[in-house]
Parts: sequence; C-alpha cells; structure tokens
Amino acid sequence: MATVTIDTVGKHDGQSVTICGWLTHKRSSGRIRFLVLRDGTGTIQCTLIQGETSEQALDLYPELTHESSLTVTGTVRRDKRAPGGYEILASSIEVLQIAETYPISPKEHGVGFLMDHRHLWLRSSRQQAILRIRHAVVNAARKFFDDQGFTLLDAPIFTPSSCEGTTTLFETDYFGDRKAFLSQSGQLYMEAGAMAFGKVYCYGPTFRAEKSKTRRHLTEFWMIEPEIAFADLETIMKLAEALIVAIVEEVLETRRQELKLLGRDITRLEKIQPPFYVISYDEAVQILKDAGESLPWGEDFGASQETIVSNHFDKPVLIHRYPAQTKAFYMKNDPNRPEVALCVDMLAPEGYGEIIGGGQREDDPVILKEKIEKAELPAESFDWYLDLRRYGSVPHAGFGLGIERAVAWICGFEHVRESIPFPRLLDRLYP
RNA sequence: UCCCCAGUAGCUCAGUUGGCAGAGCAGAUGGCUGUUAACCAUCGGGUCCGCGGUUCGAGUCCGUGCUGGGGAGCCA
Repeated sequence: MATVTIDTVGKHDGQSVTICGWLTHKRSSGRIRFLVLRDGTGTIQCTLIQGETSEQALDLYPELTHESSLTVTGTVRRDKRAPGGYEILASSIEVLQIAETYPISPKEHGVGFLMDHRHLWLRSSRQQAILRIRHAVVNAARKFFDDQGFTLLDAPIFTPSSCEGTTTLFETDYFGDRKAFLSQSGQLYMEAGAMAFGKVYCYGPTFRAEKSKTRRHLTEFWMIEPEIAFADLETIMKLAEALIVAIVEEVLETRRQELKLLGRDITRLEKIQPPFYVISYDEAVQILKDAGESLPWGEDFGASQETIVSNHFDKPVLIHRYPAQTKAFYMKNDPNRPEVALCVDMLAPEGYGEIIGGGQREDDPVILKEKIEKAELPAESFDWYLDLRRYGSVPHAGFGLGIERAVAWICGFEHVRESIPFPRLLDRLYP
C-alpha cells in the first residue's frame, strides 16, 4: 500500500492507496457517503458504503467538517460517476484535525472578506490556478535569461537612495543614525553588474510608497530586470518582445487547464507572436488625437490614455522615445533629438497597460552628474553610480517587467491583487 | 491626497411613507441506496459600523468619525 498524491491516483487503479488531504465537500444519500479531498495536486471523491467500508470510517463521517485534515485509505476504482473519472472506496480514515467552522463557503463573498482571509482563500481552486500561472511566468522568464547567458545577480533591498522619485520611498531606521530605503528597483545595481558580467538580471521584490488606490498598484511588487552592456534601445526592445513571447508560450504550454478554469479567452493569448507593434511617443499622441483624446506633447499618458492606446492593438505595443522630461534621470537622451529619451514602455493588449518599462542609460559622466543635480538627488549617494561612467563607460540598456501586471494580463483580471500570494496595498497589510 | 459608492446574522444581500429584524448560503439536528456547489424538513443565530442630533418613535432622516470597495494623479 502506497501513500500517493491525487494527481497520480489513476495509475493505481484497483490497488489500495492512502491519500493525505483536506476535506472540501461531503454529501450523503442513504447508506452511501461521499468525501471530496484536496491535496494540492487535485481533488478526488472518496466513497463510504455501508457493508463495504469499515465501521470505523462510517462512524467518523458525521464528525468531519469542511477543511478537516485527514488521510483516507482505500481502493482506487474507475467510475464514470466520479468527478475526474476515479474514486476511492474508503476502507479506513485517520483524522489529523477536525477543523472549526470554515469561514469561506462555496457561495459568493466580497473582495474585502476574501482579502481578510487571503491565507485561507489560497486553498480555492481559482487562486491555485492563478498562482500556478504566476509560477510558470517567473520560471519562463528566468529560463529565458538563463538560456541566453545572463547571470542572475540579486539586488539589495535596503538602499541608501532613490532611483524612481523620492516621494515614493519606504523609509526605515538603520541603527538609529542613518536611514535606509526599501528598493524601488534593482536597476542601478544591475548597471554595475552589467559592467562586470556583460548580461545580468535580477528578480526580486520592489517597494513603492505610492498612495495609489487603483487596480494596477501594489506597494510591494516583483520585478525581473535585465541589463546589458554594449546594448542600445533597439537591442532591449527586441529582447522585451522575445521575453513576452517566451512567457506566453510557456504558460500556454504548461498551464492551459488553469487558464480554462479562469475562463480566459485563450485565442487572445495565442495571438501573442512576433512582431509586436512598435510606435513612437509622437505616433501614440496621434492615435489619441484620432480617438478624440488630445494630449499636449510633453505629457505622460494617464490611465485612460494608456487604455485607449493599448486597446488599439491586438498584440503588445512598444512605445519608444517619450519626452525626456517625463522620464527618470538615468535615461539617455536621443542624440538626434535631445528632447526625447531613448526609452521604451510595453503596453499589454486588451487595455492592460504598461507591463515593461526600460531604456538606454546615460553613459556620459558629465551629463549624468548634471541630471542627478537637476533631479535634486543627494550627490553623495550616487558617487558609486557615477564610477560606472568613470571607469570604462559603455552604452548599456535594460528594462523591468512587472510580474503581477503580466500575470493579471495573462489571466485576464481586472485587478492585480490576486496575482500575488499576499498582496500589499495602500490600507492592506494583513494577513 | 482628492472624488464617488457601500456598511443589517459567520458570508452575500433584501428591508415599502419613519411604526414587530428578513431570505439564501454556512452551522446544528433528522430524513433519503450514487451524490456532483446534492436534495427535503426542523432549529439556533442580530451592538442594523461608532458617536451625536431630529422625532411620540430611527435599520430608514441629518451631522460626524471609522472601515471596506471603485476611480483620479503617479507608476511596473
């Protein structure tokens, strides 16, 4: 007799096995009783029949509550009436714990209630499908970079300074006499890494103290950020496209069941093939103008404008060369058009908006120093960063992919909050 | 930070003109010889978000605070 997981039960037809899991449903009808067990690999129906099942198991049945933990031993048999095709005719049951009344019922719940019970909500099939897709997204991205000779270089979480704007920094006390900030991006450190390894990437959490209450914002989110030496804007635009193609391909290959469970229109994802659309900021402004939404040149897109542009295309669109004034200090200006930056954002289709942001970095030490001063950033915190331009500066470029936004788009969600196991939002730090 | 909406049983919600607090689900008990979010019957379950006000009388009207949801700006 073997202890087996539910996903492999079919291989043991006719044999006696033991399953460990949690009770998700129970039903009875006269002398027959059913237990539905979940173990993380799937669910299976166990049957208890008077005369065939032990008295011990039948006696336990009334005690069992939703989410009680137990092991069931019995014979696997194929049965058309069983969901999944197989069921277990139970011979004995061992209870690990009888659960208290479980708060999550099969009927509908509000978002606030479910978020308060996120630690239990993870047990539902829908949440498991989402987080398995997230796993596939992360795996695909890492495999993509690993296969192309990138080195994984972990960036620090505590940082002495900002790289995205000082108003959105989470501040922590660092042994009383100094302040440390939670990282908003690993990028600056990846630039140092690129000068050492050529091609690097990091994958980790980033923190932004934005007082944003929108469907796209978390205060803690995960990014994968590649950085390449001897690379320009064109290089990373191609790389970003190839990355998204690889991610979607992997999810379609390995997580099709999960996408179906979520009700995702898979044909929309099957369209995600190269080449993606590539337009300039100027062209995007024209698209907005044609849609009756005028935007003065020089301003960044708001949420509604991003949605209009994103809905305009059935595949991701890369928008390059934004006005330099809208972008961070480290972006390099286009030598042919100094008023625009050599940067790119990728907008996912179906109105999902920005999932990637990146560009070519300023590699001239004098210009970079000026930009740091102009941004009113503390010069001493960036001395090491200027060193990268003092000792063998080279053109280099990189980008960041927001994992939760990518997952939300692939799953077809309105909100990013279900794309991460324990979301951190403005006003939500529990559980 | 600003704008909009909501807060009634464990959950999702209804509650008429201001006049006795309701349903479904969940829970408990019983029934049913193969159930599929089973079904049927019975039962228990309330600080109507808090505070103040108007009124003979407030879940309902007014003020205020808190909490949750949606959106804006900003961003991945």
